[in-house]
Amino acid sequence: MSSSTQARPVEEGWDGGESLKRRQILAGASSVFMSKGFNGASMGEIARVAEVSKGTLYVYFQNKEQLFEACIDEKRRSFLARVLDFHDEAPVEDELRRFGMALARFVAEPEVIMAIRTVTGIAEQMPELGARFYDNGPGHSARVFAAYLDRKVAAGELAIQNTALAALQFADMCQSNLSRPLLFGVNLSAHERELRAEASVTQAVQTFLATYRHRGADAC
Amino acid sequence: MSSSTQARPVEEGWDGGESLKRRQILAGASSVFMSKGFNGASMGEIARVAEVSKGTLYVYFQNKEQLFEACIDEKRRSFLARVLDFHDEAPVEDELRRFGMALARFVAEPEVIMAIRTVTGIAEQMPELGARFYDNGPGHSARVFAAYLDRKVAAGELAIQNTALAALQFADMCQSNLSRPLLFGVNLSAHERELRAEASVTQAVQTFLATYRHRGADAC
Amino acid sequence: MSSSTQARPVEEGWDGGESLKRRQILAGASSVFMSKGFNGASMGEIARVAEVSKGTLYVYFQNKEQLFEACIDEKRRSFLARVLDFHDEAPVEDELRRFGMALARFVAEPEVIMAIRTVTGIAEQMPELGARFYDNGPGHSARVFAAYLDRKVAAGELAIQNTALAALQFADMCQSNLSRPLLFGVNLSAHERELRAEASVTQAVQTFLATYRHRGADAC
Amino acid sequence: MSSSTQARPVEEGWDGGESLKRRQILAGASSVFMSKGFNGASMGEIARVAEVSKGTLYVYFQNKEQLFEACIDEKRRSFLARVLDFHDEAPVEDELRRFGMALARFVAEPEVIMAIRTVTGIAEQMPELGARFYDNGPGHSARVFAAYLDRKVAAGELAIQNTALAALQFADMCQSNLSRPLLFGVNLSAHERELRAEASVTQAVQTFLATYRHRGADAC
DNA sequence: TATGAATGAGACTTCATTCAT
DNA sequence: AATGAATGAAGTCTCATTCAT
Repeated sequence: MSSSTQARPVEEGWDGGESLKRRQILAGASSVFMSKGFNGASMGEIARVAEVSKGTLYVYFQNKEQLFEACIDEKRRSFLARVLDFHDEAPVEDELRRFGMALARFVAEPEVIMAIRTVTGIAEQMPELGARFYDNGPGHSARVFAAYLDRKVAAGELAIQNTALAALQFADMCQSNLSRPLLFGVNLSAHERELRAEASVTQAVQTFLATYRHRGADAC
Repeated sequence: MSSSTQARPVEEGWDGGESLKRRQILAGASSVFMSKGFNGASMGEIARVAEVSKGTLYVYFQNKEQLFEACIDEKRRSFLARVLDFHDEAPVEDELRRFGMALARFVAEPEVIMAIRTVTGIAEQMPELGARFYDNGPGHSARVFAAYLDRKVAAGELAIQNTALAALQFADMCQSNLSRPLLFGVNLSAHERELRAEASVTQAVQTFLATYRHRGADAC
Repeated sequence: MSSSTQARPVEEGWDGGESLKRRQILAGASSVFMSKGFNGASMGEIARVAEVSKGTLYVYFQNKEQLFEACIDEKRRSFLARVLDFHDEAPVEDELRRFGMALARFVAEPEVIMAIRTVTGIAEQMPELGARFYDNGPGHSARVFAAYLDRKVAAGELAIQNTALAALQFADMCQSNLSRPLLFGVNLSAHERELRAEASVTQAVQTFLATYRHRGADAC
Repeated sequence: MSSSTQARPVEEGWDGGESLKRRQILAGASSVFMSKGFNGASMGEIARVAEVSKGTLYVYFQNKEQLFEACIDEKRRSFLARVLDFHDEAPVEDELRRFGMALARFVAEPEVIMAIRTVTGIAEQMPELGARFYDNGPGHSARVFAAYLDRKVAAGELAIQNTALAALQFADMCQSNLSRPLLFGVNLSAHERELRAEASVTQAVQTFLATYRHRGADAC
């Protein structure tokens, strides 16, 4: 309870995990949480995997939940930068396809599947964590993509009223035939995953452009 | 081997939960599993909620996993019959909208959200259960919807090459803006949920028809 | 508690197990107790093996301990009549050998080993039962054998001061190299068991006669 | 795999019970196992008697069986060193009597009786443990004694063909009138035990020498 | 007489957490 | 800062026993 007898990292806002030990712990904990889920993971196993003592875990994190939050935050951060750089100069169709394929492949990664399972799995117990994850993960992606669409609308290449919705639906068309079954544990081979990605994205692009391409009809 | 020693339900194939106690247990267990997840739920709490003794739980179900499976099966069954009766004589647009709205509202139900969380949450531990759930739930829905589309294609009202994919993508467009955030714990008011359903389905129908309505292309 | 509402067999002294059900139960219970020990046996398994309901067990026996006692009594009785008919007219050496071999083979029977294990295993909890079993089993055998020796002493064929002790020690020499290891779980093939019986008994007879045969020494 | 997470004793090969807690646990566990048998003993009672928490039990021993094994091993070790130092220079008769009395008194000790009961009681469940106990306990004693006899045979003091068998039978003659009834729970006063030991050993020595003393026969 | 549904105490074991060093 | 020994509450599951029918 007193702040003078405890180790520093817990008390201060040392978010920028400088310490080597902290890194070790986060790496080990992530690996265990991702493979066993929150409840299935035990602090003992995390300590073993991270190669620190159980006591040390509690020097850096107040309890299991906070350790979990820190892991998820880290995952989220690492997810962000990928996928999301749009090239405005490229043809829309190419860019849609590139984004769609990147997204489809991304959500099919075992690590991503596990992260989603883990977070949704305790969303009831820790809803703010889940909401934050959604907002900064899928939500953020959708907003960045929507902004790209906005620019294309402004450029007269697309005709979309609700770009936020269009972005979301395009993303869903690209990924759902992969993400959903994988989340439920359906076993898909790498080949099968690639096939599904290809088919979903191709059709999604076609559908998207059939709907939103400016003068999509007057091209005839 | 003999049927005379233990309680009947475990020994015989009493799947149709006739017994009152069995119903009680399933009701209590569903409630606890849905709110705490598989690992978070304890047999003790289930017994307390179901108002039976812990021992009785094991008279009716061999272990926690089998009790969980029974709960999920029940949920799944109740999910099936809804949503899925297509009226071939109605206009396609109306029918798409009806199906889309039913689906969107359905996946937004707290009970459904919780069931999905629970099942995906232990898909790593029990992948066959998850896969079965997917196949008989979302998978089944998609197949029934695809069959409807097939009939419409045959009737010359729609022009779709891959109806299975089209079905899936339509369904995803209808539900994802609801299902996904809700799964992650984002809090949406009833009003907000209805608004999103309306917007998603409306746009999904429009997109779908823009892409697949016969004469969509041959008007050129 | 009241005697009018309970079933008869428990209340009265119906020891002569007339009832078919009682026999069934004893047979099943013996088999389970012998293979699992007192604590390892469960009333549920006994009921299953005996093909009666668990409730019926408690109609015939007040509780697990009494059922066990009844089983042991039965075993004991069946053990008695074997082995123990001595033929006074036969040569002593032949008769010692016959008795010794019968005893050695008897104690090597799996059923006997198990009975001994079971009874000694709970002798701490139920010492009277164990003592009774000893007295009516090994004790009784030793007394009958000692009586035979008494007759031979009276007939002038043997010279023994303490026939009770001589009887006991002869019996021990015959059986210990079999009984003891088997009790501890040492695995002996049928062939090995027979070899040991043969060697032990042969040597025991020789030792016994070298010590106790009248004129054993004055033959010189 | 790493040694830093769990308590040391379980991970490392700390067989030599250095730790105080380990000693405490073994003492408590021995006492409970010896008085209740393996199945009758509960980890809760062991923890209470040992004055440690239940959790601590599992820090030092992986499970109940391993704790039991450790107790038995300890007992066995303590058994070995006693009784078994033979003085080749002493007269055979004196040495036989000394060994016989030591053995008889040893097997009459309550602790020894209980250890034997406990081990034979679960020999069905854990036969290797029982066999090991037999081999290192009674078996070892018999072998050491037989080696002594071998030396006496070599010295021309005894004439024995099968010293292993002779050793076993001598030991049995000394102890069986004590060990067997005590195992079954027959209650013998200290005085009675001493009387039996005296009588059994005296007679055993006499019998042994009558049979095996060199010149026993050639005196004729 | 015979049953089988129901119970609740208690079994073994795990694990998040604390604390002295 | 780091450890590891120690804890006790809580987990799943078993089982002897009771009771209404």
